Amino acid sequence: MTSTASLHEFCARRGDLAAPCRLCGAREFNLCQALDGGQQVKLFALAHRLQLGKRCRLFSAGDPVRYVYNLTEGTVCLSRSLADGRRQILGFLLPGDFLGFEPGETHRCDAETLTEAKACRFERPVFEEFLQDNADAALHLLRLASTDLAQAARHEVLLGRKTATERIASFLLDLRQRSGARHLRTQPLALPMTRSEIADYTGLTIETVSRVLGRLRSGKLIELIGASAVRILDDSELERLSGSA
Amino acid sequence: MTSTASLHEFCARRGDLAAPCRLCGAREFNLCQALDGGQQVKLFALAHRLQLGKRCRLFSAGDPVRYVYNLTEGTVCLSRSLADGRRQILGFLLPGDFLGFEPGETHRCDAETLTEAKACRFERPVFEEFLQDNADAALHLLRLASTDLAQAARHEVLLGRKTATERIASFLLDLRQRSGARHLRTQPLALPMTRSEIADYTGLTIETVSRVLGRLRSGKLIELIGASAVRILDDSELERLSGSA
DNA sequence: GGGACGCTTTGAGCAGGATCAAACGCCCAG
DNA sequence: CTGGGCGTTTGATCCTGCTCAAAGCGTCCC
Repeated sequence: MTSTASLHEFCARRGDLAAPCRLCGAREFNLCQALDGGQQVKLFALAHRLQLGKRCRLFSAGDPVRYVYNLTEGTVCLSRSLADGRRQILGFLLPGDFLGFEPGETHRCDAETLTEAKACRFERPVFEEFLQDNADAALHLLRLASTDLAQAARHEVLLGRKTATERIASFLLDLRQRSGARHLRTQPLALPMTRSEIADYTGLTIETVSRVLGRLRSGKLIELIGASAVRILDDSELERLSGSA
Repeated sequence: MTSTASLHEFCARRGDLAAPCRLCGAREFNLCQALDGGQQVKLFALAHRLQLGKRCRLFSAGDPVRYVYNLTEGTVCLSRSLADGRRQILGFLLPGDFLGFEPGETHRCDAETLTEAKACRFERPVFEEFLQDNADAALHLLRLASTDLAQAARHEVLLGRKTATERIASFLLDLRQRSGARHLRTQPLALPMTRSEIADYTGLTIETVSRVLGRLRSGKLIELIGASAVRILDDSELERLSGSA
């Protein structure tokens, strides 16, 4: 990975080896945030920096679990499929999110980049050993996991109890909120996922997704910029339509 | 709490204070499993043993987060509701399950016992302090959280992509599997939740739940024993109908 | 043991979103 | 610049599961 090499060189030149993660775009949100300088150096030594293209598979359901990943740049899509091909997208991961930490020895879902992306990859056993020696890091990761769990709960409400319009409104507001929290551009808001992926996230069909977006557009609640960006024009009305929560 | 007192007395009489959790019905599945004797004693000293009646609220959405709980006996229902009353049940917790570990300062969901239940309750800051000193425990809790996350993922697939029949079949098989793993009776399998709660778990209505159960009964896949127990008669067919995964 | 309430079951009609089908338009390659 | 292909939009029809309604039944309390 040329980028790893150049990043490392850059660190060395600046005499910044004590905290290489300082150069990381996601350092504010990452695990690293909870580590002191010495721990960061140790963790960085265990990391393999990945540079990934668009539509690149990180792992698939059934694969043995070898690594855990910390996404630092780009968007990743996590999904699970039934035998007949029906797919449920579990979430769209943004910089700072963790993935791959699963119970058991095989992955139960698929992970694929939507955009070009960067991630720190760790061998799972090595990573767990690190956690065993760094209770702070383990506790921080536990907090990240509980945030993921809360996010999953909101998603379950969306899938189980919301109408099509509420689902799309919630999806847009949630994506904007999470993007904003990572200092990504929110106006216009990038939609790196296809309509099919929005459908598989919201439990709808592409036709319904398209129709609802069309209705929100004609209602002047949003403005569609091509197919892969959106400008939210009426926050409070969209919030109201989302069913909140 | 009379039961707390009597349990403690019982420990003392047997000279078993070194590992009081040995008497706990859920010791095999609990956090305690990952602790050595000394850690168990320390943790037990932090615990407040709760004895709860049926239909007893542990906490509600909006409450400040004060405690975390480790369920040791009984069934607890976790749910989230929208402003207009629509409810999504997130899960039915069984002995050994953790609850209450949420990000932020207020609970985002409701927790209520379905049956009489027992739990160990910990003050959250005290518990976090314990984790900080016991990386093993923190790591174990992280594994529990990742199991919850995997369970949530299965639930998202159920809610987003399965038909009514598949949802009910999946619900029954999942409940049986999880009950079995806790050494609870699985044949017949107790259903401590009402039809309304099954509906709010599966994202259906009570009428649809009742109709699907009726169809499974007439198809001789299950036998209903009153309204709150079921005997699974044809495993493999039910498995097939569940859409698996 | 009897009564009443609440949960569950069953039925009839309806509707939101799915399916099937076709046109549109953006983006990229040649 | 132009053609092709894929992703998206729009339209017509269908069907699964919801809503409204009422009867059945278990259980719990008196």
